[in-house]
Amino acid sequence: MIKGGQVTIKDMARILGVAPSTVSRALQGHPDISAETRRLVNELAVRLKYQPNVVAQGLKFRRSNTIGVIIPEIVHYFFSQVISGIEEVAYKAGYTVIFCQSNERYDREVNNVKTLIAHRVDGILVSVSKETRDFQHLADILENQIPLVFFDRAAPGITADMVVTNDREAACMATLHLAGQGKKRIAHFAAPQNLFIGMERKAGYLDGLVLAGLTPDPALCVEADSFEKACHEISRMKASGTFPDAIFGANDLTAIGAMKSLLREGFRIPEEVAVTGFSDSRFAEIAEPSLTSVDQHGFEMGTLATQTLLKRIESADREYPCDTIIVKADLIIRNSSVCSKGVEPGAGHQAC
Amino acid sequence: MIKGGQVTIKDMARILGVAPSTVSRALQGHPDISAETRRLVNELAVRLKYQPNVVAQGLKFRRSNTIGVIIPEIVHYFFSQVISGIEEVAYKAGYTVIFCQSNERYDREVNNVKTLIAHRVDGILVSVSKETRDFQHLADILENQIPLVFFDRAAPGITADMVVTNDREAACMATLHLAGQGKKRIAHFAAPQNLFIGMERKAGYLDGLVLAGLTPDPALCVEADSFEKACHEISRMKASGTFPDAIFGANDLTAIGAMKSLLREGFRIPEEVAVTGFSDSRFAEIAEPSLTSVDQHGFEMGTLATQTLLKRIESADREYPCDTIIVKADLIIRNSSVCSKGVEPGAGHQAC
DNA sequence: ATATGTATTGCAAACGATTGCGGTGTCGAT
DNA sequence: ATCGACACCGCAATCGTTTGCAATACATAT
Repeated sequence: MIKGGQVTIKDMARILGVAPSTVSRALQGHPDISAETRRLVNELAVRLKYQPNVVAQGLKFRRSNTIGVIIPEIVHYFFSQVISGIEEVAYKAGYTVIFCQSNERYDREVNNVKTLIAHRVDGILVSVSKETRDFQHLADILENQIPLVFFDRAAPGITADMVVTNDREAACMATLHLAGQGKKRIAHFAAPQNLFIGMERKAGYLDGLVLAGLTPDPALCVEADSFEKACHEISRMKASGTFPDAIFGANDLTAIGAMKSLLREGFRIPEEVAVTGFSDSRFAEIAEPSLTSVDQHGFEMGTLATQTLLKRIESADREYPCDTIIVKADLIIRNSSVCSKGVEPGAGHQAC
Repeated sequence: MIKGGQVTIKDMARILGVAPSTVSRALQGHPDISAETRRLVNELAVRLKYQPNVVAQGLKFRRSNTIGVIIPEIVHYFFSQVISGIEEVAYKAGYTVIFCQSNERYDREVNNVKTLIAHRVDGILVSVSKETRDFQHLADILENQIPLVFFDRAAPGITADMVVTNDREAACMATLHLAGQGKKRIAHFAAPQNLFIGMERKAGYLDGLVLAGLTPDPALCVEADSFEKACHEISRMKASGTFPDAIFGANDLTAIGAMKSLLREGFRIPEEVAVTGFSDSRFAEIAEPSLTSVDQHGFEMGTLATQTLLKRIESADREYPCDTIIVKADLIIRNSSVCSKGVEPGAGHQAC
């Protein structure tokens, strides 16, 4: 009987009275092994439910068939979509994924990198945390010759493949859409400006205003990137007297917070104030009225990032220039921004 | 210079002209090694950014400090919360997590188990897929002496630790709450009845009706567990003439689909029809009106499941009886079920 | 009988880290 | 000079798997 735990090649060799190398070759169908021995080995293997120890194989071949993922927070619809895309591609290619969550914290991100290097993963996918200012740990990945691909949030100054959205363009589109509805006083509830996406979306917003022939009003562009902050901002704006006729939120939760407050204050959406969000979470369809928003295609971003990584892993010898893939975001127009009679409440992406 | 890839103890030994064993001991602060040598080794280690190869360590010690997770679909707020809880506890305990998604498919679940066993993970967390009828692959985990803990969805007939919700009680509570609002014709939009949670929630619903002194009406209990199906069901019920004055949805998306349709049909919520959901996703707060729902405490379920698993891993020698931990769900009352003037729109869990 | 070929299998080293045990060198004590 | 004590370090085996090379056995050809 086997001592405990998993069956090894050595166990099977002992049982059959042959050498471990014979068992190994038999399992691989090596022609040197006689048909009889092969049969014996294979039968025993299924009977004992032998599973090769990939840890040992990894040591031998200096590759683990494992990729690491560092993600800021998984409890975001967008990121969970990305992970799903990553897992899908990895699974089909025979890779397993080690999952780390930075919780938007720098120290954890540094530790996550260490862990993944210690595990000798074949490649790493990273979306940089909000807190990260120093990128040495990410440079270390490349110094260790480990392929690296950024998704959604890249690190400035680090040359690596990346898969990102055209945030700026998309933000511009959203702003132009609001202007196209005849809105003149378009506000922006922005994400923190130390974040790349925060800057990009604000820049796109300003682009849009200019293109629409509107003059930006600093009082209408405030930093507020959460449900609660948006609520607070609406109250403040109402008190201050300078009120917008449209709001472009840096993310969906912000936009929805704004809508909730607007409704409570008695405003009609979109007639009096139109609203759009960003990053098409399922929230957008569900909000009442349903929210016009930008679909970032998270799942696709995950699959593309992983394909890019695997490509680089599997051509580890050849060097080739880094790639930047832009996953174009789409503006999904719903009821929070257009007062068309044709659009039913609850309609949007999905028929109802 | 190092050949390529990561630095090893051998590399450092060669550079310093000592034996690998000396380097190993120096790094561990072994007293046999002179202070001078220790200093030399440690300095070189930081200079070269040495990271111990945990794959090799895993082989040596027959433990990988790695746990595996099999989850049906990560793009669910509940499951992403669970994962977050799992990662949190694992990270703090120095374990890394290998993440697999079954996509609710049996064959993938079987493969996921194989992968995790091949990786010699120290323990496995599983939430069984909807499709799974045969549980042999899960039994195999235990046969391989790998600790196993189920969360949310357990496999019948397999003796293992599990962390689950008190679905039935919670469903009963939700139903009683609706009855408490004076509702008499309470409908249930149920999950598939081959699912354990589907059965439990329906049973709880019936318990609630009985406790409230209401007689169940089969016409009011239908299978509908998605946004779209709920919309469809509302139309059908209206056409058929038998209309409820309250709806208990098997999950939040279903309840919200129902609400959207009700509003479109001109019903007032909760005055004419009250609604409750299940599994407190962020959707519940966001819906308009905000949705009364059952909070399943996903994050806590993740942390508890992982703690249970680690406990079993770290006492692998001693056998002790399996545990079933029930994470009690809470009914969070919001505006979709009570017409209190005191509750502001948008209020709920979080202040606004 | 000797040489050559072929089929089948085992030996041993390697991947990176760890550890029991043995070896070397230096010191003071006798 | 001899011995023991002690500090310090290296050898070699181990974890599970793979693979180049050597070894064995047998058959065939010369």
